[in-house]
Amino acid sequence: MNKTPKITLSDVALAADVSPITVSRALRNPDKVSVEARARIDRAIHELGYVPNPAARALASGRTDIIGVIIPSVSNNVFADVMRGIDEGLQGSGLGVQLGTTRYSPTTEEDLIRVFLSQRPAGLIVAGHDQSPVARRLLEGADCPVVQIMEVGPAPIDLAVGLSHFQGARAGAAHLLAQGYRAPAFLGAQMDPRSQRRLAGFRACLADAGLDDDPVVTTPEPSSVSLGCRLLADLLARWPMTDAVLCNNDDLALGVLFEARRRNIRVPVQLGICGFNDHEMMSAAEPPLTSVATDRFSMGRQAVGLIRSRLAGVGPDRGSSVDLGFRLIPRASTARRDG
Amino acid sequence: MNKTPKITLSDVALAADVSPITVSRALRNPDKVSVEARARIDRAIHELGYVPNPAARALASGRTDIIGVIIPSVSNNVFADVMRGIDEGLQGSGLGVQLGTTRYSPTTEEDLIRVFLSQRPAGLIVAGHDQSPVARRLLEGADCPVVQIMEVGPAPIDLAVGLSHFQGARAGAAHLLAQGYRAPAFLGAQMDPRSQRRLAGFRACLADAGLDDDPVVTTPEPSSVSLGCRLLADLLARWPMTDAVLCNNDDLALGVLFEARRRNIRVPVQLGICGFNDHEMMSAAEPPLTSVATDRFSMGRQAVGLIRSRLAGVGPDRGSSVDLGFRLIPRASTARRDG
DNA sequence: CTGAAAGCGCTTACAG
DNA sequence: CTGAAAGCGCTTACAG
Repeated sequence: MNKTPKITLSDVALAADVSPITVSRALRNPDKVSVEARARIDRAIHELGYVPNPAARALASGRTDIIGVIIPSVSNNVFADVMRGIDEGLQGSGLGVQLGTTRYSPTTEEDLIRVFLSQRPAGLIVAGHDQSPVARRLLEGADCPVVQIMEVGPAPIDLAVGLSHFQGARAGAAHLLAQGYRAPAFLGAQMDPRSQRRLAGFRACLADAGLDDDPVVTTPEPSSVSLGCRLLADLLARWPMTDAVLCNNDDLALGVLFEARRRNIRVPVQLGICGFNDHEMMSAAEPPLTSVATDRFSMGRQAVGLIRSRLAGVGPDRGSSVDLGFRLIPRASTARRDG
Repeated sequence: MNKTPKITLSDVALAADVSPITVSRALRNPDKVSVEARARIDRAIHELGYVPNPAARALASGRTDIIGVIIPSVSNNVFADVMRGIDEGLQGSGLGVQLGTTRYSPTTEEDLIRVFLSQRPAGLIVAGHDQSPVARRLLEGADCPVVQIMEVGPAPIDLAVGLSHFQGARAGAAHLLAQGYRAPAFLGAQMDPRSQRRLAGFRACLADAGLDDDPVVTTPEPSSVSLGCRLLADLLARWPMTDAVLCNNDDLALGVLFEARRRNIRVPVQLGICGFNDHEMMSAAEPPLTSVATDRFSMGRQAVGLIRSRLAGVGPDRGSSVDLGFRLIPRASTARRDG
């Protein structure tokens, strides 16, 4: 708790024998300063160990170099990958990340948006398309790029990058039917809007196939592998004829695999398993687990990319959205022999 | 990209018929303002929709409400839990989090520390005790609380909360020997300083037991379940007599379990498996996997707690550290029948 | 309990 | 290519 040299831009200007404005310019638009001046300034900065004061910069310019990221939860695996993509996308930009978690509460989200906006961020990344009307209005009025991630929707606030969870789940369900399973069920945890749309996709597929049973077990609890075990137990208690499960996510699918083994249910013959997201572990499992692959890393990186493009003045237009799609990765867990 | 009402503290003062200083005070020390004035101010704030400008506050006070968190990587499971703890600890504090990742590079860490420090953070949380001399000097000179997390060490820069990875791994290895395994090996990925100390703990245990073989397979690669599969394959190719593995972390342990099953190696009879951290999935696996439990959530929460105490002036002394310890959780994966 | 003065360290136009 | 002036919106002492 001691020394703070407190070297300011004026100190640098003095040492470099130029005015403060020129130092400021050398820092932000180096090519608008003569090479000689720049050399002296650079040397002074180095010798004095000058570091700009971001608060002063922000106050004067009405702009910070911070991107605000608002997600429901940091413990969700999916967001870890997204954060990695964001981090990657930020490399070399001089931008930083401030993180806020809504805990799935709309009012907390509104508060966070208000606080973040008050800091005049360089950009904002928010999860999903289900903001409250108040939150949406705040974001519409934001004077910085706003990117909605995770999914694509009909009316992005500004920019969006994600995928259709409805279509992804529908493809997963269709795969189960194509493999010869006749009584697929849906297992879901943490039923946020994306999960709801996955469930809707599952149901749409079953309806198309003329199946009118609705074997669905969901819980608002956070997802986990153990929960996958329990949900399978619940499911089998209520729908003993189930021969396949489409899981809301990969944790659940792994839990289902373990629970099946514990009960001597043979995968994929007696039970087919399909996850969602295609986490790295899915291919390593024994048997390897089928999943609907999503590209969370790209989602984060492209979200930052959109913001950087906008800041650089090279588009993209308001209303643009990037659909990253999904890929069904069939593996042994749904390779039914008698399909 | 439009409207910005730009309500300032002066606008509020005008509306509430007090001076700006009084509004400022009402915001930070409400009890130092008369109830009447406070009521008028609160109403004005509400009606005008005033939100303080953090940059102006920071510039004037030389202090922000941001805690800087510097970790090696966001994709590491372990840090997700820590972040959740940090997030939890922040509730109701009015503090925010800015995140920086070093990617295991000492110079990147130095740069991040410099940048974060320039923002005059309310506190700083950094991972580990192995900062470069430059980084250490910067942190020692910081005029805010600094907490080193993940492990406890001999000489904390300021505050520390973590555990001894050496002792944790030693306990894991001792457990394997106690269960009757005679040829335990060590599998490690992402060999950062904590992992190195785990390996040292493993070796110390084997040396104590008079075993002088050194069956160790490590890689600098990031950890993953698939990597666990590959490392087991490497290990068995080089030390076919191995009858147990202590894994650097739980991902690896899960990979080992899958690979063992693929090779028809029976767990725990032919191969004992022990992980590190005790991720939730360990208890759900089939068979359930033994692990050395660490409390990452508390680590994050307590790190924030230490900072908040210090800020509140009830502070823990410089040099304090909190050892959260570890617990060996024995499960079926090391329950050798013929032990 | 309340306020007048000064200043935090930058950047924004505007000239030249 | 360079600079003088003004100001961003708060808070810090210091009085009273």
